[in-house]
Amino acid sequence: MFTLSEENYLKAIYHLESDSKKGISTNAIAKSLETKASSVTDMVKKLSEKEVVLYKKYQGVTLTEFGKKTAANIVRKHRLWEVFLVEKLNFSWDEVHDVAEQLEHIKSPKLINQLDALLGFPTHDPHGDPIPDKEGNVNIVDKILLSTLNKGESGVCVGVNDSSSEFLRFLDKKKITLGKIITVLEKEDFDDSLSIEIDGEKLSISKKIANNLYIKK
Amino acid sequence: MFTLSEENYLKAIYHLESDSKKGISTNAIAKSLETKASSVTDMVKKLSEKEVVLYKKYQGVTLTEFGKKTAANIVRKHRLWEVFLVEKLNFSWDEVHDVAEQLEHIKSPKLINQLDALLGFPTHDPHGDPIPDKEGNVNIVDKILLSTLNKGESGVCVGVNDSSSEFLRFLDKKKITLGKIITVLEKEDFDDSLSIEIDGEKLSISKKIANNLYIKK
DNA sequence: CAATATTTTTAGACTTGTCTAAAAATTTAT
DNA sequence: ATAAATTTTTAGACAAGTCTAAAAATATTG
Repeated sequence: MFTLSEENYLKAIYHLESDSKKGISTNAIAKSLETKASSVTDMVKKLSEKEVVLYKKYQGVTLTEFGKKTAANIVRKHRLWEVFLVEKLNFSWDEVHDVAEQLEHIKSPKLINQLDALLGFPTHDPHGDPIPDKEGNVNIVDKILLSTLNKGESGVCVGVNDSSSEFLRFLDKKKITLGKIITVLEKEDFDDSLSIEIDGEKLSISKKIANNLYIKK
Repeated sequence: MFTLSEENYLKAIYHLESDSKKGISTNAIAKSLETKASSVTDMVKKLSEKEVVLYKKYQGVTLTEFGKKTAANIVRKHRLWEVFLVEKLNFSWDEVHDVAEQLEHIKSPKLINQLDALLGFPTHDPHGDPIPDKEGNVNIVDKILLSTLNKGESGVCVGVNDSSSEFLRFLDKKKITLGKIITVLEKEDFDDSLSIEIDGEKLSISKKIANNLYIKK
């Protein structure tokens, strides 16, 4: 069994690994958990003894298979709870994160399996992120950033890169939600902004926005 | 805000107060939390500084109004989660306690209010215990122990005193559930056992069982 | 009411997870 | 390739919450 703190480290390493593939530096973990590198070193030694990470001094850490499964299970719980909050308790997608951060640590296999069933075995959370299955496998979809679409191309909005509540509320305001079809009408060279069509309406979107929206062609 | 540990102490004191009315001894708290009296003394000092209990050395503790409200809110969360587990996730009444012990510490007023609504504003948990309202008020019902009924009297089964899973599974086996009507046919003097009628069937029940079932006449 | 038993508190220690400051290793750059 | 900059680890300290053992207060009882 893992402590709250150990689970948070596992999750952080899991997310960092999915970005970078290499061994994860203590500094990177420290940044992501808003703690100090020295604290990370200590914790990583403990995780290494528990056989969830491989660790060699100065070489960064990697999750073991067991570690990956354990971390994926925490992510699974987090995302299932997010679906629950949105679908059953009328939370909006910018309100769910902090509560799910708490709920993900609840220990009860039956709870999470029944929750999964209650929700109809969802495959994605409210931000479009995939929900790992019981074995920790994730279905990776070939989504791309809106900013990589060429003029004239279109696709379905399937996820967000930034899931801060600021960004999510901005999307709400602009009526940009998952599942909507977006067509690139124009790409401006001088500021990389986009002119897009959504819901039959024309909308101008900054580079920053386009870099944080995932599209499936 | 209160730590996990502080919340558990508050809850323990709350339950002990509802039994005994007097100042609660550190020993009683220690027993209920399976810890040592010396640990309780330390924690009680902390709780006293946070103004949730009144504490004078060697005199035991009492909850302040603020402490009562805080504790009642934890109990409210515990019992609402129990209802959720039974009503929405197909848990049986003997499986909910340990999970609810974890869920009761989740901090999100919106979560608990929405959960309350999802469940249709229940007034009692699966064991018949009343759910405190948002202000911490509890509707106390004039329930009595089955063992205090006289021969020939009957009433509705409205709660359990012992909510250990052993006892609850025993009741399941005997098909004794909340809401059923129980009539006392006979009281045996030599062992205080009862002969009761339930569902039109005759059943013999030991003193211990009769002392752990609540009835409303 | 004094002696004994019980309860409660204090004192000091231990664990977990964190921190700062300094030392060690690695990386970068000239 | 060696010096400088950066990253990582070590060492020692601290807070929260717990424990054991001993001291102090309260309660019991003859």
